[in-house]
Order: sequence, then C-alpha cells, then structure tokens
Amino acid sequence: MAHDPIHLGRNNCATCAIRHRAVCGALADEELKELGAIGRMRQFKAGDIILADEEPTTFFANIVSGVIKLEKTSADGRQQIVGLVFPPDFLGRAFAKSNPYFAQAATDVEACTYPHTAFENMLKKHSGLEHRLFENTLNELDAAREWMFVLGRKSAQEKVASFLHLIAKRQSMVGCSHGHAENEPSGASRFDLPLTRADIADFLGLTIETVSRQLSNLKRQGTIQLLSGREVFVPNVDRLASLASGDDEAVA
Amino acid sequence: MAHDPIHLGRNNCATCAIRHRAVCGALADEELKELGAIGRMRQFKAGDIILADEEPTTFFANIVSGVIKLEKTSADGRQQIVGLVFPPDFLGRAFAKSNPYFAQAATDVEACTYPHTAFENMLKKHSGLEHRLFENTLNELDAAREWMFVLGRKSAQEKVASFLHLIAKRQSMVGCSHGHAENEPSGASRFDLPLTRADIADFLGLTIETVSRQLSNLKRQGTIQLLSGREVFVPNVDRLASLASGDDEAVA
DNA sequence: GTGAAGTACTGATAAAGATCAATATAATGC
DNA sequence: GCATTATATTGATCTTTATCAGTACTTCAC
Repeated sequence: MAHDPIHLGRNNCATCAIRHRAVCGALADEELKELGAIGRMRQFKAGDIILADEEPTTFFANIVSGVIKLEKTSADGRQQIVGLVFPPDFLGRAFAKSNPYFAQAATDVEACTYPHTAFENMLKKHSGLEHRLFENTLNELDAAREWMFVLGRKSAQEKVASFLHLIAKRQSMVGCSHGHAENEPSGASRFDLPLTRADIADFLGLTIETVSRQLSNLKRQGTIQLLSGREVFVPNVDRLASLASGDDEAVA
Repeated sequence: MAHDPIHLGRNNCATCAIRHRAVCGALADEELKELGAIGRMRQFKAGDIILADEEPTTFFANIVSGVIKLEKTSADGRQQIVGLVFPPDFLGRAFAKSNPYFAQAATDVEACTYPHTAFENMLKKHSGLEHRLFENTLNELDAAREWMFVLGRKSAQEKVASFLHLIAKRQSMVGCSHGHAENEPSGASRFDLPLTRADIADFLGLTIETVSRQLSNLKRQGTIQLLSGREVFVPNVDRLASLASGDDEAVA
C-alpha cells in the first residue's frame, strides 16, 4: 500500500496480470516488446483526475487494478457518469484531439500508460492491435446502450439493483485470468463498492438520498447485506438480477 | 414514391449521394468496385424491421436516405431507443454473432446493404475500411454517452429541446455533401420529425403525454412552431439549444 | 481520546412526471 | 364521401423521486 508515489518505472509485460485480456493481448512477443517499451506503470489515488475534459489527449492506458469513472458535467453542475473502466479495460479516446469526458479514479488505480502519439503510431503499424481496440470499442458501445435502457426506463429500485449486479459481475471477473467471462455469478457474491453514494447517484441518474433509500430497501428485503458502508454481500445473485429487470413480485 | 418493392438491383457508387461521407469513402476506386459488387440497394417502408434483436447478423448497410431507430425492449414491454441512424451512417454490429438491438425503419428508408460474411472479409482485407468503421464507432460511442447525460440528468423540457436540436442538426446535414458538418445551424431551421410521439418518448425515457405537453409548451413560448403534427419550424436554433442545456431563464 | 470533515441514513414535504381518461386530429380503407 | 383506426392533445389525479432538513456513522488529524 505504501508504494513509490506515481511512476513505477518500466513494467514487465511477462508478469502482467492483464497481459492476455487487455488490448496488448493482440500482440505477439516481438511486438509486445515494442509496446512495452513505450508503456509506463503509474498509480493514481482515489479522486485523482486522470484525463481532463476538453483537454488535449496526452496518454492512453490499460487499467491493471482499481476503477475509473468517466464523467460528464454540465455548466450548471449536474453530473452523469457515462462509463466505468475496470481492469483490463482500455482508457482513452483514440483519434480525437481532446477527451470527450472527465476520467477520475474512483478507487486507487494502477494503470499501464502509453504516450498519445507513440501509441497511435503503434495502432497504425499493427492492425491487429487496432482491431483489438475496435472490438473493445464495440463492446463499450453495446454496454453504453444497455445502460441507456437503465437510465431511461428503469425505476429507482431497478437501477440500484442493476448497478449492484454490474459490480457483482465485474468484481467476480477481476482475478479470473482467462476468457472474457460470460460467467454470471449465480450463487452468492461479495464485493466492495468502488463508488460512493454520490457516484452511484451520478451513475444512475438519481439523488444520493434515493440511492440510500433503495439500498436500505434491498437490505430490509434480505436481497443484500451491507456489512460496512462499502462492503456488500449478495446471498442470491439471481434474485438481484430479477429485481434489476423488474421481475420482482412477492417481496417480504 | 411508387418504386419497385424491395430490391433495386446493383447500385452505382459513382453517383451515390453518400459516396464520400459513408465508410466506403475510405476506399480507392479499385477497392470501391469490389465493395460495390457485393452491395445491393434496398428500400424499406416505415415500420419495417430491418435487423431483429438476438437474431444472427445477416447483413450490414449504409443508410442513403431516411431514419432508422435502434431499440431495446424488455420482457415486460418497456422500450428504449438507444440510437438513431441517419444518412450516411453505417448500420450493424460488426464481429458479433447476433445483433444487440432491434433496428426498425422510422421513416421510409433507402440503404445500401452488404452480406454479412462478404463485408467482414472486406474489413479484414482492407484495413483502411476497418479504420473508417472504427472511427465511426468511436463517434457513435461519444454520441451514446452524450445521450446518457440527457437521459440521466435532464428535465422533460430539456429532453424534448435536446431531441429537436439533434434533429435540426442532422436534418440540415442531409443534403450537405461535403465534410462532417460541425455546421450547427444557428439561425432558423425547418424539418420534418422522423419519429412519432411514441418514438420520441422511447428515445427520451418519457411518456407520450409528457412529450406532447412539452412540445405544446415550446410552441406556446414561441420557441418552435408546429405546422402540421410532424413539420417543425424553429425560428432561432440557438434559443432551442439554450433550452436544451437548461440555460432557460426568462421565457414568455 | 476529542473535534472536524466527509459520508451515509431517514423523515417530512414538494415537485415533476406517470397514469388514467376523454377528446381531437390525421391518415387509411371502402 | 364516411367509417375506422392510428396518432396526438389536454385535463385530473396519483406516484415516484427530488428537495429540504436533521441526524448518525466514519475517518482522519491532532
């Protein structure tokens, strides 16, 4: 926990936890060496701004650990989280002059960063890498559209249940080193919430109070247990999934 | 208006209205001939289902005229439009077994369609084409996230104003054959709504009634005029844009 | 430990939007 | 043309969620 502050120096791809699941998985050993040469492992603390809105792009990154929130803010201060970046996701908007959103560390984060121009040159040179990033982007687009349904059509309870279900899925993926994990956890699940109540509200298009009330409801029902404020235990993930899609009926 | 029913036979890329703005714009004449050989112009009538949810992908398409809505539906019948496809946009989810949403013609549509496998082979062969589609996808992702803010954080009036502003922007792009149009119309604008009130509601996460009331409000204020039910005249697009972002204040 | 700041929960009330219901307008078929 | 159906508007009422307000719990500094 008490590491060197920001830069951790050159990273060792061979021992990297996300070697095969991140975009770099597209590269053969030779090419990987080339990419590794421009990569630099960095650490961010919860709350650090990683990419600023409207600012010129300076780097891209693969997330190794932690969670980053992508946020839009309007002139009058309203906020909406438009994406969460988990390991082994890629951070950054390729081929744009500036970044279309704020990227802020939701938790402490470790990321393998690549300088803007050098990385885009790699993309041009290795079409396999670009292809992998393209597939990544298509998945992100699918996820964003999935979330549009949550934002536009779900009730507060369904929204909160959807969020918990999402975290349960992603957290259980972390640590699983092979495959893209269609492995829905269907039994029990336990995880730490990577977001504050305010963040959850901004992700779901709700207020803090409503999030808090819905969490209390889910707790009262027995759908979840709140161990501390951040630690959640879900005895039956299927049940949570049902609530997330509105197939509730018959709740204590 | 009274055309041959569906197939219009081989298309002529040379005279195509969207030749340079669509993804095919990435190709040189030689390659374009190759793509043209697998393309087939088709017409759809308003309401036709173009791609069905969960069904295997059978074709992709470039939209030449008209508007297509991308829709998600839940088991209990709730609907959310997660994207609108205008000319010269690309329709279809590359590299996936099945389509993640419904695609339905909102208006009559003309589209240049490409068979699934043949098109994906073109992508593999011509990395320039893939790159262009990638850039396209990145723009779609930006737009989806932009819309997440609308869905999560805007009021009903702001949502309806945002929708009208979006249509004003896209409709004025149609017919403009060069460039990607950062050309915000800032004076007056006149267009036909490509969506019914029910569609607009599904796009904005509202009910039909609320959409109707907000349109009536905007009309009462003088921000818009409703000529027929579908024809809209906006005397001052900037004013509409202000309402869309909540910088209202002082309305008659 | 104590105090202070940040974070989270709960209650009372207000407001925005949904729902229910009726009517009006437009499009379509015969 | 008229009847029928789909689409759109408007009003009355109810529900959900936001807002306002107060309190409790955590974390951190000292």
